[in-house]
Amino acid sequence: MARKTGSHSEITGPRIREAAVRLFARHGYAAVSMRQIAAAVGVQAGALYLYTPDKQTLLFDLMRAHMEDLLRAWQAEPMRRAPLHRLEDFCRFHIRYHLDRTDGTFISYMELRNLEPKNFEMIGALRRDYEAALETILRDGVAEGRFTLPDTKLSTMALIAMLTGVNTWFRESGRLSRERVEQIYWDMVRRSVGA
Amino acid sequence: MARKTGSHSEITGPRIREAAVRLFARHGYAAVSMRQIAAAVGVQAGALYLYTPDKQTLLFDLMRAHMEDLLRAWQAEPMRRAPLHRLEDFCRFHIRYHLDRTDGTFISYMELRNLEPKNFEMIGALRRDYEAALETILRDGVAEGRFTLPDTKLSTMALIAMLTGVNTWFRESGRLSRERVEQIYWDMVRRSVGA
DNA sequence: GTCTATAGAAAGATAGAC
DNA sequence: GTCTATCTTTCTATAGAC
Repeated sequence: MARKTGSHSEITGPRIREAAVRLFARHGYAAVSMRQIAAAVGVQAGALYLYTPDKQTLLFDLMRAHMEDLLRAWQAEPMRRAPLHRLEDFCRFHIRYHLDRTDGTFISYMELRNLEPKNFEMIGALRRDYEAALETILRDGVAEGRFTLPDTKLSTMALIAMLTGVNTWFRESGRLSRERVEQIYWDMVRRSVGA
Repeated sequence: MARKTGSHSEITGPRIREAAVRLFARHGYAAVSMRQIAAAVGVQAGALYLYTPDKQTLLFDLMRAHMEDLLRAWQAEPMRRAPLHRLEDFCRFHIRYHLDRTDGTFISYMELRNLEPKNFEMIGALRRDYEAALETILRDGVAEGRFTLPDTKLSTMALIAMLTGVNTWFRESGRLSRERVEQIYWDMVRRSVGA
């Protein structure tokens, strides 16, 4: 398996994506240059174009990967039957997953406006799929008389905003443990739906 | 009141700020050039520098104005005594105010990372002042035995995130009226604090 | 697969005429 | 107060050597 000197295709690709996620999250897509990403990886700017046709595609691929991973991870969770249990699972899953991917989450919320229209629409569709997962739980709960919600669509948006907000303030070294944070958010969510 | 041809200081300043708010909200600070702002106002790029020393200061001034207006507007609201009433007033005020200033709100949340450290700290302090207004209400409510919240700081962040999220989906032409949206959010908030 | 070098466009900011 | 013109830097993306 001899390989030419300086040939690192299997590791450079992932490293470019990791560096781009971190830098885009920290400074914003428009504020980060291809040179900065290359420098973080340890290659020259031109080498990036072996892995992405352009900067816009790099952003889009990162956002799509984030959303697809999120959907896959939720679908892989064991699914309990009762709406109240499913709502609890969703809350805890959402908090855990997003705290584990702060940079990817940040980009997926902040950089939508930097996507070209076609790419914007594709990411929007993935996001709506995820929101639909929560709304289905809420609708089932209302149908079974467990939740009291006059508008499940509004409540879906309200709850996702509340839960995702954990990323703006939570620090691993802070006062509250993850488990405690999960528990308190879940208590608020449970009460907010009238359960 | 004769005035030299092409002299419009009283109106150009505000128009620059309005155009900058709109463009920064739409495309992001880093993605908007001074030339674009100038074009939106109908002047040449160089003329902008009569009104701001540089682009960073323009962003900072917009964000500071947004936060100071927000704080002033809340302080100008009549203050009822009971924590439950004050919480309702805060919720309705927050939703109304932010729906009236979608662009300014967007910038104040999204462009923090584009502020230089000193400016970042100043905007952060204003934001913490606003959060403290809500947390005081929650603490008073807990102290009087009206609310059940194990951590008022966490709940403050959770509620503000939930309420501000209205900006991401609400459309004036949509299914729900502002009054209806206010009411449903308030119902969820009321129940979430255990009142 | 990565490098150096660079083409070509666009950015922030300033100088001086009017 | 605004414009034209421009300085200087930086950007994305590509070409060709190794």
